[in-house]
Amino acid sequence: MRVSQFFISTLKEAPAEAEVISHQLMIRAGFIKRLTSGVYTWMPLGLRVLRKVEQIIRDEMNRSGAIELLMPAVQPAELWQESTRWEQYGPELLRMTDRHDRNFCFGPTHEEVICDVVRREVKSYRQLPLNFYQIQTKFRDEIRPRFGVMRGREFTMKDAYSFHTNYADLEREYINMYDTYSRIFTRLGLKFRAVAADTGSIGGTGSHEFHVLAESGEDAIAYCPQSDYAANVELAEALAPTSPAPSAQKPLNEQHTPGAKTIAEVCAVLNINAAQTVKSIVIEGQDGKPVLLLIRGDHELNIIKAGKLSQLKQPITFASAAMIREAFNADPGAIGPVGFAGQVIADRALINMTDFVIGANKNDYHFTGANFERDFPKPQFVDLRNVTDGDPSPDGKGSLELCRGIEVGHIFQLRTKYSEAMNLSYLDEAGKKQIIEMGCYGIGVTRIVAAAIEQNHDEHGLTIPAPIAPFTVVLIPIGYHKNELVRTAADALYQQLSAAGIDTLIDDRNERPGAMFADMDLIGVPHRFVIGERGLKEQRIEYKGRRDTQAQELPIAEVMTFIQSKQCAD
RNA sequence: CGGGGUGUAGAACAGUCCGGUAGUUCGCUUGCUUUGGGAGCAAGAGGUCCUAGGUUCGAAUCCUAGUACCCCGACCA
Repeated sequence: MRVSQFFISTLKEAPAEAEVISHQLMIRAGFIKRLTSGVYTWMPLGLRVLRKVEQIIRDEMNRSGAIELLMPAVQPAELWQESTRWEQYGPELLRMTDRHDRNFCFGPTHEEVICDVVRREVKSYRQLPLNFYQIQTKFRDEIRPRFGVMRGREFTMKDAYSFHTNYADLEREYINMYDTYSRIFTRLGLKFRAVAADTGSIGGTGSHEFHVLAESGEDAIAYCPQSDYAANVELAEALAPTSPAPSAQKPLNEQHTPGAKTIAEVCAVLNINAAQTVKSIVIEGQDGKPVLLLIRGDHELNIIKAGKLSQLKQPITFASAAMIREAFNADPGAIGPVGFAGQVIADRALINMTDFVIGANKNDYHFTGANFERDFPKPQFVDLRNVTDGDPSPDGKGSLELCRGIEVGHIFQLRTKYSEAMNLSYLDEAGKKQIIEMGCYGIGVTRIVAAAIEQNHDEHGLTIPAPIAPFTVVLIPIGYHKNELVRTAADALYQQLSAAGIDTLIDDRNERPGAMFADMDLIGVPHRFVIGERGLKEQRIEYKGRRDTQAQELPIAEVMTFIQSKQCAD
């Protein structure tokens, strides 16, 4: 491609709208343009990257045995009513009506449609198993779209749905997809980790997420370097302490803690460590009465885990200040279990705590030396907290470390959740009607582009892996429009590289060298050749890899073999 | 959805408090010079100051309503 015949529109300054680095760079590099909140145009340069990501995904999906199809973006309400999700899905579902006032939605996902396809087509066990996939535009009306295409409302997703006669076969395909996803992210050149995950609202039994590792990731991941254990912190189990509780030493003592409401403030006033305190969190119970959750002061409540307690109202709702006031006769920041008549549930890290600090149910006062049984009834102990760095691994093989990731893939064993609701059945060998087992497998295609940049950038711009860079090689001729020697050599090399099937860009603009270097660094072309009169006179050409710190000179005759060896290394 | 903020040239922003000729930097156009890390000089083009209504001799500026976008908030006990 010649830059003069393409469209490159870069910005020197970071736009005001972008908060995270990948969003800023995507706009500066001219990859995307915002149309409205959470909705972006993919400009020619960005589209090249998106298409390369798509092609790798398509390639590996085909290789895995999955079959591509394309379902409609606009879907009739009837299907969603059948699966009961028309009511359940909430405001994230973009709904619309046609001229006859019939209800439709713009698909946020395609379980309903694929189920409709399969139930019309599949009659016999002989037709199974099947795995259908598509790469298609979704719309989810997010509460707050942000970070550019990282959390957009309209986005591209690869979604696959598999159908089986039995659970064992679903498990086989699940592993097949797990391996396929691992191959995809490896080919994309990204550092990633597969982690055990919560199944969330989609339901089902087994589930893994695939995360691109990046400091700025929205998800926390716990993994064990000594084993292959890895899980989303939402799910990672915090084991109960094994050491026995020391016996109580101190008496219950009311301390004046004026103005101290947070754990940090209480610790400062009493000059103690947060691990010696217990925080009291009030949640609305199933019966509408407040339920008190106790968590060690330096730990965090895990909402997902709390959501699994049958005593609590769903979804988890924090009690209002008024409700707290009524139940504890004190305000948030000074409340505790002593004298509280309602239900108390404690995180099991508290099992071996004694002589801890807790709110005294009296504004500006806390108890020190609090103890179970002696001062208030021993509560039920359950796993309620997020694991922290250094916690023992749930598989007993070492201790956990934490890192952050961006979720780019998620695979589920749906089992029969949708096939029952949508009446997906087949006839078995005996001619008997059976329910189909189902799995689903998603990849956020547009999000991958943002995640790849989040993971691979420097002060000059993108350093994304070559397989997904907008171009593989760029030629920068110095004085293309002035110097016959340079132009001839650059054009010849461009022809040669293009003929060899290498995705080559030649910067034939009448720009100053600095501007060309800056643009090509920004858009992240991994291999760069600079063609100048100086070098040509010695039959030499300059090469610099995007991540290299130094350029190198090589004989012009060796360029082709050189770049081919580089490509093999990608 | 609650709270906060911002809408002024293609981009980033000043001007708004205290009403009186529409500004700066970058980008864009033309010319000359320049050409190995986002050039210099000169001349230019480019505006529904978000929209509607109001106050006023006069509104980017004040008032009312609307609208769009951005940020924060579901870990506070």
